[in-house]
Amino acid sequence: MPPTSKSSSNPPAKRGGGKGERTRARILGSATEVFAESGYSAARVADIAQAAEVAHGTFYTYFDSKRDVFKALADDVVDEIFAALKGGPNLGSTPLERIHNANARYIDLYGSHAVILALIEQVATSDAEFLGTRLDLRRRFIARVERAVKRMIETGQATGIDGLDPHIVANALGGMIDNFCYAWFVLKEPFEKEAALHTLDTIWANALGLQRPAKG
Amino acid sequence: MPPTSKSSSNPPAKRGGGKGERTRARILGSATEVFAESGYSAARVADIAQAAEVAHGTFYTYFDSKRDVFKALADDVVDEIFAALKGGPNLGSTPLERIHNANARYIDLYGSHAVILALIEQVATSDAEFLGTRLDLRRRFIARVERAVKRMIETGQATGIDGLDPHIVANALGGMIDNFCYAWFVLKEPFEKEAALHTLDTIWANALGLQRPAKG
Amino acid sequence: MPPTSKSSSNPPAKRGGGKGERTRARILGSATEVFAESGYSAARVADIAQAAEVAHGTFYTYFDSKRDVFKALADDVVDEIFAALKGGPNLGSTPLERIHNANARYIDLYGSHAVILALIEQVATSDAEFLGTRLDLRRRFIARVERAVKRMIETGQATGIDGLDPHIVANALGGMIDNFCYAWFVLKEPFEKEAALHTLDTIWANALGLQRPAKG
Amino acid sequence: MPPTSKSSSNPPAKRGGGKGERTRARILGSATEVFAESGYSAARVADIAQAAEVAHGTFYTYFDSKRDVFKALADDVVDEIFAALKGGPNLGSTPLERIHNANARYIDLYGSHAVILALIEQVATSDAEFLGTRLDLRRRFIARVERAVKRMIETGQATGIDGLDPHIVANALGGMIDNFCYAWFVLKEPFEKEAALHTLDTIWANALGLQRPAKG
DNA sequence: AATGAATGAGAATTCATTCAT
DNA sequence: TATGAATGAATTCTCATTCAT
Repeated sequence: MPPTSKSSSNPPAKRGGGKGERTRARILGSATEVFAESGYSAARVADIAQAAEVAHGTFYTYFDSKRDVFKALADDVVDEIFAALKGGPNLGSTPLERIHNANARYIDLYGSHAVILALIEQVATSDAEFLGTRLDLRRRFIARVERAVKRMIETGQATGIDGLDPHIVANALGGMIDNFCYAWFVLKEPFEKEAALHTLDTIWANALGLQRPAKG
Repeated sequence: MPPTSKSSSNPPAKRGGGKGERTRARILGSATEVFAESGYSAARVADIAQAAEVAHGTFYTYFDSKRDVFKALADDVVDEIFAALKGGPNLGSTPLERIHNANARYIDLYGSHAVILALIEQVATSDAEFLGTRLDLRRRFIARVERAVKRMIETGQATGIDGLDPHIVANALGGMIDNFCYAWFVLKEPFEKEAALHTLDTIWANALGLQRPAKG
Repeated sequence: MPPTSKSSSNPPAKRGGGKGERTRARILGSATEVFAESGYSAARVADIAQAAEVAHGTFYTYFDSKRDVFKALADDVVDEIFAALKGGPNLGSTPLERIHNANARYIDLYGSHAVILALIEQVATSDAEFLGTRLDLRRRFIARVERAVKRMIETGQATGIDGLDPHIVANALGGMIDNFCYAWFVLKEPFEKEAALHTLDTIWANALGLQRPAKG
Repeated sequence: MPPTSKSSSNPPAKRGGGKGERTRARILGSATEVFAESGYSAARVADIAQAAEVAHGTFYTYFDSKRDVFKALADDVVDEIFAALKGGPNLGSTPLERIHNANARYIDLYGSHAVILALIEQVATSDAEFLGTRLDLRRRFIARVERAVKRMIETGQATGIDGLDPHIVANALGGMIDNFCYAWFVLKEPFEKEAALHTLDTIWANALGLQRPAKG
């Protein structure tokens, strides 16, 4: 996970171990906390600065506005997720293994970025750019699922969804994972990881009509 | 718990067909539009009043605050959804028919209230009461799904999820419908109703391992 | 002098004898005072509001910004001056009388608007629109002088400036009046009106080489 | 009164060709540019420093404040102009020649310092000291003109302004030159030097009623 | 001396809410 | 009840100046 972030428009130092860079990082951290605590709209720049233990004005040494810190935060998360979604096919010798790995990866990814993901959702309501981000995020994920579903149909591995539109199937099954993560990590519904994963895997397998290899 | 909107604390007329009631309704309508357009935080009372073609001050003749109109709007939706969720079991002679009817009902319900539902989500971020509302809404829906799943297991209709926790299954399958509706009605992803419903029904049936009655 | 002013972009009332209009007028008056006292940059909206005895926020009910009040003020003055400059030729049976009347008019006009004129000058330094205003004001005045000078040359009334460019002559003589007014009304150099006018008239007459009619 | 800049209160080097002195000069130069570009109030110390290619903080190694650089700049100009105005009588064997030389000198002086002169004007609006400077500048110039006018009246060289107050005449004719320079160098109205000078000389001569020596 | 990060005192602006008519 | 002017608290953002290194 590289500490990328490329949106801050007000960089006093050229990144590195300098004092400025540490302050910037502290502000980013505080911003995440404050946004998580109060939501985007209710968060005040003054609070972020205070949480970062810098003067109010110092915030503006590093970021142009509240939106700008948020964009920095969001860009980092989006980059990382896109990178993960672009990564090669999921490993595994059976379709079920590959589904399991994909679900596990998505859950981990979501879990690490749940706060920012939920915030992007929120902000998207009144900011066209983030609405785009939000849609993009979903579409790329669904597209990946859709490709996998098509492949499984073509190779005869999925036999339960003949005649269904893979795009709709992908939206349903992808959305299932997404929503589950949302409930789990954003709404904080308590789930036990092993059981949750196993359940989701099974539902996928059943839904697609996977040819169950003699397993255990 | 009165069945309809209970939050407006400033009722100038005693409800009915009076002029006051019509004005109040107009403000509620404009509020929905303005909230939908700008999001809750960015929406301005002045805009709502203007859209309702009343003076800025008149807004406060009917509602105590911006939050108050929103609560009136949300309460109506929440009441209606709760009523629907409390309603008797879904009709249908086969499990698949009952699932189909439940899904169709949920989709219709979501579709009619998508705007407010999305707004409740937003507001929940910084308002404890609406956070409660939001959780309640999900939990009641999931609980209903959970009851149905349990019943199908107990009656031997669902054979594919032996050993899985019905609570997790319900969260997954219920969340699938919820997320699909979200993509469809909030994010405006275009889906064709017949195909979508049929796909969702099939995935449920497959996932649960429904004993397919010889159908058509 | 009509109380025109057309730039305020935030009009709560449609002008008239209403309360709003009176408040607006009071703010315009206070703005003039505060600008005169502190200069444009140093003037604070809070001071203008306080001087007008309204709440700080009330200022924004009538004007969008500090610049906006200033524009309202400037536009009024500019309109009036343009109207005066567009007015028919100066009356008088002899060239000297006409010059005298023109000078007297200009002095009166400048005197009534000295504060705003000086402010426009100031603001022009860092605001392109007002720089345009300022140039326009000068050019229209000079153009008028230039036409008069040309006419006097053509009719043989001015015999002292043969071979000179009337445009330069107009800039010099027009500028002389302008600068005199500036010293008088802005820098507050004390001059006695009769003497000043007579001196300026005489210099014009001499400079142009007016055929002195046997006068007194 | 030391002959050169006396205001910088923060001299790191003892003036001379040292590095410090060169840096100081660079800052003064950048300050002129930035002030000219944006006006005094809108000019930012950060911009001046950047234009001088020094760190923001370095500015304060050489000057105490934004006002302080400006004062250094203004003092240099004021000193030079005062020196010129104090200089001996203008050379020339005829009054017209002397007027011509005086006008030419003033125009050159104004031309070289137009930027700072215009800025002093601006700053005078909200700074008592510079208001004094501004008045002083004008009064000294007018006083010199007044002395010349009186001399020409007394020696019978000026016959056109009998009975007029030489103080008013000086304000008018001196102001004419001043305003012309203002239009030319500050407002950037394009004038051709030869023609402009000749026109101004002629107007002076005519206005004063100079006895035209048989010329050329 | 030089650097540039940090400071914090303003100043502008917004907008929910109140209130006199 | 309806109106819309008035209020002022809350927030953002700016930038001259200071200061540790």
